[in-house]
Amino acid sequence: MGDKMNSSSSNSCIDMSCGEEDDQMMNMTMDDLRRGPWTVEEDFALINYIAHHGEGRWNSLARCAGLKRTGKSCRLRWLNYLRPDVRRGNITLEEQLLILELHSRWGNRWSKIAQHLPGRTDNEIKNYWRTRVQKHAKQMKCDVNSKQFKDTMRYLWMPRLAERIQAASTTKTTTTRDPSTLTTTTNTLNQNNMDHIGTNQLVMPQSYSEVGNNQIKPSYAKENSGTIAVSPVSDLTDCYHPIYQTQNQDFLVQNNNQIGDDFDGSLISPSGYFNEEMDFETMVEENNQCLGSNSGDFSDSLWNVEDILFLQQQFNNM
DNA sequence: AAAGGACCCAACCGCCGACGG
DNA sequence: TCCGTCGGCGGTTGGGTCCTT
Repeated sequence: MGDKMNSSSSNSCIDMSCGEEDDQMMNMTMDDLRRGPWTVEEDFALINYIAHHGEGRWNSLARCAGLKRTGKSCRLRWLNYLRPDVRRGNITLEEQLLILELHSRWGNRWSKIAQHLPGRTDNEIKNYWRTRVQKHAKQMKCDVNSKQFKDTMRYLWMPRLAERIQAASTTKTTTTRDPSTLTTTTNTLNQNNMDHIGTNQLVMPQSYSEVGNNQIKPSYAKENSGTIAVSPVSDLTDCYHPIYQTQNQDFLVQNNNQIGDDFDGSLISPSGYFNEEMDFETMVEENNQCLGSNSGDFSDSLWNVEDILFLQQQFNNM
């Protein structure tokens, strides 16, 4: 997208004086306004105008740029699509986990969530939530805001995502990197994390849980002794593998007194929920049925030092 | 190969708060 | 204080693409 703004574009740059353009646009009625998909020419005009004059004042910007669009439309097009730092492509595992984590804290505050995923727009995150997450709530025949679904997300999917991230990290470390060339930084950072959390804890959540003033301690992070199996294929859309069932169950039992400290009341007390409304195995079974046929298309991005630092940076900014 | 359904995402809509006159 | 404008946000939708049968 950035190469649209190269110097060769200057010939077609719409850079006439705003006053002159205002005169032309002043009599424009609502009927004259274009709607629907943006054309290349419109994109070009918007990019060029912003490159020369900057953002803001979207209504006058639309007029001055010669665009027969509302200011809102221009703003949306720029923020969600044309901005050079917009990041496109699949939502990574780390981003998925962040979205789930942040959504559990803030709900549908998409713009707020998007602030912590650089390059991702609120629209993109919202779409991700609706197409990927809400779909599963629908399949589970429960409301996305229900306790059942939130618990499933929190005690099944999020740990599995974290596991998968860790598994990917391990895979990357052992298969894509020559151990002899691993930097001291890598080892030191991971070792620091592991020292803090013991050998059984997930590296990723801990890596951002103690950063900054606004500490985030993901409640799904295993904090007591025990073993968390690393699932090579766990994510939101995978079938829950029975081998991990008892381990997650242990996780629930062991962490019963610690879960929910950092979340709103709607998410607390898994034991109460599972005992009173549905036992964990039943929920897992239903989850299996619901998710079994889906194949994930998430990218297999790997969890590495850069990712850890990235997340640390994000949570520093919170 | 074609039809129908499911999925995805860009774009629009309506509402609300901030701000200035 | 009221009113109009603007920007921002979350919810919704239309249509293109992909997948399944």
